[in-house]
Amino acid sequence: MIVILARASARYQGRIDAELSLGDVCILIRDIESGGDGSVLIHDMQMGIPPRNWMPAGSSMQVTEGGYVFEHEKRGEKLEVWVETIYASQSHYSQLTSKLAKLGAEREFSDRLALQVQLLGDLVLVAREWRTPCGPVDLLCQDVNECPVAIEVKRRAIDPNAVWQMRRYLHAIGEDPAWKDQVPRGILVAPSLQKAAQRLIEQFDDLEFIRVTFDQLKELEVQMNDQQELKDD
Amino acid sequence: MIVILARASARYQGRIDAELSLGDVCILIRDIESGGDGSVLIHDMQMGIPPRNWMPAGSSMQVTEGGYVFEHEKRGEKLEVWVETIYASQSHYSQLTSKLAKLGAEREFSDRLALQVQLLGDLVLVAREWRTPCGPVDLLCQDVNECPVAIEVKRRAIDPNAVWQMRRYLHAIGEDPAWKDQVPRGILVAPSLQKAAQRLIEQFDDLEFIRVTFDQLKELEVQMNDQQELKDD
DNA sequence: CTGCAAAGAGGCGGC
DNA sequence: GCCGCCTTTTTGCAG
Repeated sequence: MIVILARASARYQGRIDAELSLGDVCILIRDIESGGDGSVLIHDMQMGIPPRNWMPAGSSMQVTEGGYVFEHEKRGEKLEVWVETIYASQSHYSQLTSKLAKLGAEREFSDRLALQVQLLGDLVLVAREWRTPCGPVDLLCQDVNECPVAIEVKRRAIDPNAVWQMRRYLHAIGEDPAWKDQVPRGILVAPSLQKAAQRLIEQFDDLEFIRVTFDQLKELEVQMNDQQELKDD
Repeated sequence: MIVILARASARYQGRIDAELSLGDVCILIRDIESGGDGSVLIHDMQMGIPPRNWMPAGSSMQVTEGGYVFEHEKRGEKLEVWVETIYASQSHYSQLTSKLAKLGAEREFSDRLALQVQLLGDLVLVAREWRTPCGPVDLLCQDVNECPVAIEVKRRAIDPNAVWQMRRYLHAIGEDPAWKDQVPRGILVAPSLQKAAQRLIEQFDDLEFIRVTFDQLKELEVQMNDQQELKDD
């Protein structure tokens, strides 16, 4: 990887046209020669999580008199960089890529809830990621009347889109011969609920929102483990 | 800004828990002392547009024996970095932040189309961002029969979601007393169309897809300017 | 300030 | 490869 601290300007042409005016930036070049994938990032030195400009993996690099040109012909993208002043420059051949382990993303949220659907009522888990023609339902359950209950889990607030999505799921389940004559209903599970989504849910009596935070789930797992230990004794 | 090329590992705790195993990374520290906003980025040296870990603006920095600890108490986030080997390190006080000008994002796509709705048929523009109870319609037009035509513009491919969204718009317009007895229809405009979305559109005879690329719009603007010049002569 | 949708979104998994 | 969906999304813009 080559790192350059510089006063520079840039122009990107590809999916849009963008012009970056002269300023202090940090340019990261993941050139193939130094073990990189050919991607490029231009970060502002002062602020901003996302890069101001970038190029995808597989870009070619060309050094010009005034700076650099990066191109990705297959994707029709090009990034020109004009360097006015170089403050510092370093490069290093990278040999070890780290691995990132995440806990608490939506997948785990859903995993934990799958183990504890009884939290949401008298339910039994039937399937995870149950495929309908209009997309997969996170959790499909059955209630005491053996009616299907679709559960959509979100790590963030439920928005109106999620509610409409649920309606399509319910419609698809209603059409499915596997659930003939069983009236489906839906439960939206999340730490919070957008107001517009709440109004929407209230309009349908087969929909329900249940507030569950990740901390609550973690808490419950501890309790379950405790109970298990009591049993074991 | 401080830039460090190093072999390091990290742990983030906040919105999730994340562990970054030992590897070659580029650490960007936008410390206040050197003109930064207090944000931190850890980029892999080999690959990946998004950073592996990061901290938002306003984080505090503490140098420890083995590395760094960044904290954002108000947001309850913390990033610990353990540095095993430093390959290179640089810092620079940033004084000039660049400005980024973008052309061709969805807003501009819609802007240009608003000037040329006749492209899509015998239409007259009535309103932009017309508010319905279920969200704003990009462009609302009238056809020769004075019937409302909702236009949804996407810079990327139309997906089934966009089609369902359009159906909700049409329903809302149909309910609106302002358009009493006028039957609405919808046009989805984009450079391309997903297959599932296409099947969906074919099921409704009040929906239509029109392919328009950004290049076509740019082209058309040039032509319009030419015609204007001819008139001026 | 809050809510909401776009982003040059990227990235991952499923089919 | 297309498609669907999550992201520590971030960011910008409206009400």
